[in-house]
Amino acid sequence: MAASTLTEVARLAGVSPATASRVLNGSARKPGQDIAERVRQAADSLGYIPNAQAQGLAKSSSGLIGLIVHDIADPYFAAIARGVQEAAREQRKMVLLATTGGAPAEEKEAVAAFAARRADSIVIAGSRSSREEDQEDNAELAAELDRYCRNGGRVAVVGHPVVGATAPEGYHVLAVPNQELAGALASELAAGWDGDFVIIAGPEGLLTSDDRVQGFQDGLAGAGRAPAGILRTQFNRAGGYEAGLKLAAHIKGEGDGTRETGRKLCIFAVNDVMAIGAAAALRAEGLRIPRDATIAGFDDIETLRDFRPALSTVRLPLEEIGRLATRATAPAAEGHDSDGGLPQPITGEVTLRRSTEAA
Amino acid sequence: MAASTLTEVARLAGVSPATASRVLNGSARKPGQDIAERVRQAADSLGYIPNAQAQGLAKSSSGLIGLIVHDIADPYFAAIARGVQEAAREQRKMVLLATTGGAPAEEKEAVAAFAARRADSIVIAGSRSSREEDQEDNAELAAELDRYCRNGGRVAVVGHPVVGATAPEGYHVLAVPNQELAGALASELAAGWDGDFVIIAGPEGLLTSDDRVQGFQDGLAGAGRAPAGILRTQFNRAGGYEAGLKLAAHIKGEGDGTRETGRKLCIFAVNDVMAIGAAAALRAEGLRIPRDATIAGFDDIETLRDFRPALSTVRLPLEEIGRLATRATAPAAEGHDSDGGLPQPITGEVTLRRSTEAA
DNA sequence: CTGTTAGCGCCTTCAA
DNA sequence: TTGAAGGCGCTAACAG
Repeated sequence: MAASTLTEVARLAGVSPATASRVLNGSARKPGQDIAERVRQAADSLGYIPNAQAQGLAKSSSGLIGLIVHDIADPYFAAIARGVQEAAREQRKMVLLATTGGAPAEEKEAVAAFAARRADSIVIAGSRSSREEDQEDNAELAAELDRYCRNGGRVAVVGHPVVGATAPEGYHVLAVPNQELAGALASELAAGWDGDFVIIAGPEGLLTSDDRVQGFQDGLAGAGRAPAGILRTQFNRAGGYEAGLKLAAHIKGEGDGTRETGRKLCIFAVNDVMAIGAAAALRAEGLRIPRDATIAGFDDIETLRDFRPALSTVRLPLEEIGRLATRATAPAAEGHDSDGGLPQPITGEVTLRRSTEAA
Repeated sequence: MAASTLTEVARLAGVSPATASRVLNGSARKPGQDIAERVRQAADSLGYIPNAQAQGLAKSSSGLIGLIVHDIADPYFAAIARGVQEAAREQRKMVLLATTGGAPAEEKEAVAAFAARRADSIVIAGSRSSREEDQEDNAELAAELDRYCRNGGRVAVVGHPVVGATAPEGYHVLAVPNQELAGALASELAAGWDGDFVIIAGPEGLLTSDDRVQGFQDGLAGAGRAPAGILRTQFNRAGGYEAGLKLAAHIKGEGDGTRETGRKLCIFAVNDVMAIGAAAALRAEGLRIPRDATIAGFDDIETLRDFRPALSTVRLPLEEIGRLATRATAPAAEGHDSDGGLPQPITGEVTLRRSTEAA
């Protein structure tokens, strides 16, 4: 027993398929009250559900929004996804999800898959990579996006433009002031702390990480401080933990047995999840925050706000970012920044909490 | 410039569309090597991307898996979503996301939307509700699912069957032993604690919450203990916080000024997020865990594992649950539990940590 | 305002 | 093995 079709509904109502279509879906033309009612009843009694595939084929548009993230279980992406979902609902569209682990090659596949499904627009979240080894894949991704846009697709990228991408019609970049905010964080931190700084960063070439590192160093310089040392590791909790272990050894070593005389460190992890990992490592090594080291993160992940000591961080309106990126791809909103260069309204906020309270 | 079509590719390669189709997509028939190569080159040079909508229309199947959750930003659902995503990838399908806030009416809409898109299968996560006020919507949801299944759709529900649903062909329920595990948790807790217990529960009628409450009470009874008092609130962090505030007053009140002599409480929050909220409230009220009260949650949310004091909880293999639910809807896996009643492999594990260490 | 006529892009019998 | 023809379900131009 297959799902009933529009034709069946039309037949039952004694009208033409076209008329039935006009009644059941929003058409410019308004059929007569009486006939409309009959059609609706017929549809109802048959349990008619329009075939979106067929509609899409006919209208060449699908009502789909493609979302690309590294990992949907990462609270950073989950928050953005929520925003995307909300905006999608406003537009009466559904969201198609693709997770790529951040690999440009996978992202390219995802874009192609979205294009195949004729997604009306695509939102790409997750740090871009400028690493040598990703160059080729980035180029392919850029080409794929280009083609997609040329065929009328709309794209919004959170953060940085895809490396090597031109800016075709319908291609939007939602700028996130990572660098500025990291700088502001550094300034505020420097105001309350006169010791050394260390940065726990992601792999070199991860643009989001790089930006935050650069911004932080700039902020330090602006405050007349020496640049921070940099520990590169994975861009996740495990990386943070690993780095935290190293730092713990360092802190304890410098303390030379007498911890109180050891040189304390102010640690900046380029995202909250890494910061939490680092904090866990320090704790595991018997160090306490902020007594033996202070630490700050970035993102202000909601789930982590109950963590103690409360984590200093930079609040990013993740959900809003998802919403705005999605809205930027809505046909109606088009034109605001079609040149791809106008200022974006994304702002963050340095949020100092207990984890960086110098004793 | 519209995307190029199969016909264009065929023309360029000098073959018929049928042949091109056979080359470009997995068909039973194997075209000649030479001709195949020509077609592939043509497709390549045109940047041909098959139109999934058209394919779907023709084959009446879409390569789509619909996932329904309450809130994708909730780490519980995000973890399940990751599992679903993985399984979807194994099946070379994409996942369509719908968030409903847990309202059966919205869930029904989502199912209809998935059906319209001819999703091959639907995975429903998130607690069912048996509340009076949801009865009607539940019935409609059940009817919608029934129709979907009758049309060949496959469904997997995590936890409980949809209230009022019959068990049509293709309808699977992935049982989660909430009750048993809550009972086990209660037993273990009772072994190390001889004071009173309180449960912070979700709204009555939320089946997952109800199960955990019931199981916990059973466990207590099995240990010869009096039933725990129950505080009903929202099934999220805010609810946990609110309940925590009340409990704090209670604890401090009973202490009558001399906190040490106050009756301590062992709190069981029916999920981790609520437990964290409650813990935050207690802390805000100047109480310490496990000194002034002990607390346990449920789920073992990954992001919360670094929380201190470490939260006692019940580990649930969330990602695995998502995977299994999804696989249960795969045509190949069909038949394992088509009767909908065979035992399921989901198991959890009571995990006692610091938050319930009696002083 | 309604019905008729063509496709949207692809797959799948069927005949060659 | 290949090509020709029909149809998947719906919408969008036309006529009436």
